Amino acid sequence: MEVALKDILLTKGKEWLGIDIDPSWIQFQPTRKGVRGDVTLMVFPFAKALQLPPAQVAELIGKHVKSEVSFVADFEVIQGFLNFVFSDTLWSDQLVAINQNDSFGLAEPDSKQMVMVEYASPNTNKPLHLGHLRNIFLGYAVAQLKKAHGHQVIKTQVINDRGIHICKSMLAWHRFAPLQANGERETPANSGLKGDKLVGKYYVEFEKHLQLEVKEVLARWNGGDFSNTSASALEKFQELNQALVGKDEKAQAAISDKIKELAKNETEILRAAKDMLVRWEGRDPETYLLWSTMNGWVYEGFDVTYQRMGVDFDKLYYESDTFLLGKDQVMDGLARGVFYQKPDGSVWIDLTPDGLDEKLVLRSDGTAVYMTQDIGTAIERFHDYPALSGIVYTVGNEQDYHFKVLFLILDKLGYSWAKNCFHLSYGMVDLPSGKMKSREGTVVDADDLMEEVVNAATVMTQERGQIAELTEGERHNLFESIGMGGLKYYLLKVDPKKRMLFNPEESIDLTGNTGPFIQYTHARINSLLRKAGSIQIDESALVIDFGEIELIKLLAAFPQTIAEAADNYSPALLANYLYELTKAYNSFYQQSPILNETNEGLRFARILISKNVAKVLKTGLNILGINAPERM
RNA sequence: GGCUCCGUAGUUCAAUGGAUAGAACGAGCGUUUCCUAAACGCUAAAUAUGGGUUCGAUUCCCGUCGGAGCUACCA
Repeated sequence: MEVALKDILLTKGKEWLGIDIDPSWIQFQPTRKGVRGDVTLMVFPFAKALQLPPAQVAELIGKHVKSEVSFVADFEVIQGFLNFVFSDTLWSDQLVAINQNDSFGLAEPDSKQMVMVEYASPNTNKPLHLGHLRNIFLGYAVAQLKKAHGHQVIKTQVINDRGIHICKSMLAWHRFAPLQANGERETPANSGLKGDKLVGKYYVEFEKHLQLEVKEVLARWNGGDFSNTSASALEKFQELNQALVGKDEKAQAAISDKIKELAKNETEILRAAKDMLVRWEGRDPETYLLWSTMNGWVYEGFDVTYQRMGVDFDKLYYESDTFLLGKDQVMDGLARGVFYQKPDGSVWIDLTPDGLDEKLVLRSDGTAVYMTQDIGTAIERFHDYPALSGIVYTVGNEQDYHFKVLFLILDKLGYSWAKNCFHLSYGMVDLPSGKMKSREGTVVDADDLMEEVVNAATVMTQERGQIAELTEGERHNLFESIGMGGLKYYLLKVDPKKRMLFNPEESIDLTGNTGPFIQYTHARINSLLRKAGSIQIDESALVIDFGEIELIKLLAAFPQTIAEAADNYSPALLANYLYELTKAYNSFYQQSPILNETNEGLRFARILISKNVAKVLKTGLNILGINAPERM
């Protein structure tokens, strides 16, 4: 409609107004709620060019458009806004078209470029927590949005299965897991503990011992005992100790942290973990076996968590497979002068000309860092999928700098696709008590949280749900759908870029702006449609009024909403649209009889609207990864 | 210190240069002989602050104040 209006303004504008029309003047927007009209034209740019009052220009354009465009039934001028009122038949035709389109809102599959969406990058030393939930639900929904928008999508995760963190868990397990009677140490099989939880337990164990040793080292240093301390650490310690003098409290705290960091590196246990990493990179068989065994436990644990979350992946990348390629690339880049080497053997890139810092890409002992493996992983992906146009990295915003650097390095290495890599940066999830900190034990575990929301949904549904006709299995699925739907919606309705607060009590709410509220409306419409049975609807006899038009307008905005949400990587836009549609429908439902309406044409229109609201809600919820139960 | 992001009702979120800044929760008052009340209606309540650009600024620019993140041979 807007396109048609734009065309006529461009072709006839000069004749009506006497001046050439610049296309940029033509700005449409949906007419404000509560004001008569369907589409609004801004007349300010025209008024400015014509040197006439906006109202006068609007009147002029409105008159001409009304007489020349068949679907414009009327127009109204309010201040500088020209509101066009479309004919009722246009809206009933829209409704019929929406109704006949089973994949309404969805673009032609695979009609757009192939993109890869990475949305989980767990470390294999700890279980998943609330932050991962936001990450994974967000990435999954973006992947679904891209698909709905016509892209071919590869869902992937990169598993940080190598590195010092996993060596810490390995070392702690090897040292501290008690030997059982049969000679085994604790395993998921013999203890019944979920694999990722077990490995996480030993990571915590490592950190505990590390802290103890750090205290010992510090006590020794402060007592003047520097045996077992490297010369460079001693030098730095003395330097930092000097720096403490005369500083304010804040600066002193920062320096103390640095000293602590220094002491960490001088502990036996951390040295042992580092040795283990070197042995691992040297493929020491015993270390390798321990590593693959413990990672295996973690994967089994993650699988259980992912399954409950309702997410899956098309392709997995393990950093243990890609870090060598990353190292090769670094050596190659070094030869080509992209990187440079320091006397100690470490390799760096100087990004100061680009306004960034110098960045390490390979340690002096030759082992890979995060950046090294990310370079390798990216290249591997484009190698695996030649048709791939770009990668979306769903990673928290504390890594904004890392990705800026990564994309710049890839560009400097000569990969043209580097500019199509996008860091989907999301904000941290805070708790009412503040930031989640593993050290303070305020981390919200993903499995525990999911269990909790499903339990809450179970209680509420048993209390108010219409579930008498459901079997035991169906009930179980329903509770799961409602609990998980609430949790997903809660995390997805907020703009991804923004830091958000997670309130445990609100997350299990079923009323207000929540997932179950939308699910409920969908279920209620389904109940209505079941009662409607096989009423034959005569699509040529629809009667519509103001309330119906409002809803048809909202329905018609669905494809546009998907496009915008996909282009902006923002499931929140879709979530907010679904909420708005739900609100509008509930209000309509409350004041308008549907099956009981006596005017047949009106009844037909209302049933059709109900049916298509349900259709859009279901499609939309599914894109967000949320189930839409038929009854609840 | 440098760089980046963020300040909207009591609280959590909307509004991507447009009209009277929307919701939800919480508070108060209402709505079930009728299609699922997990619903609906009504009331009170907000753009941190000072400038600038614009016909028009929550939105863009600059300053101030407040908050967060990054600035690791951790990942």
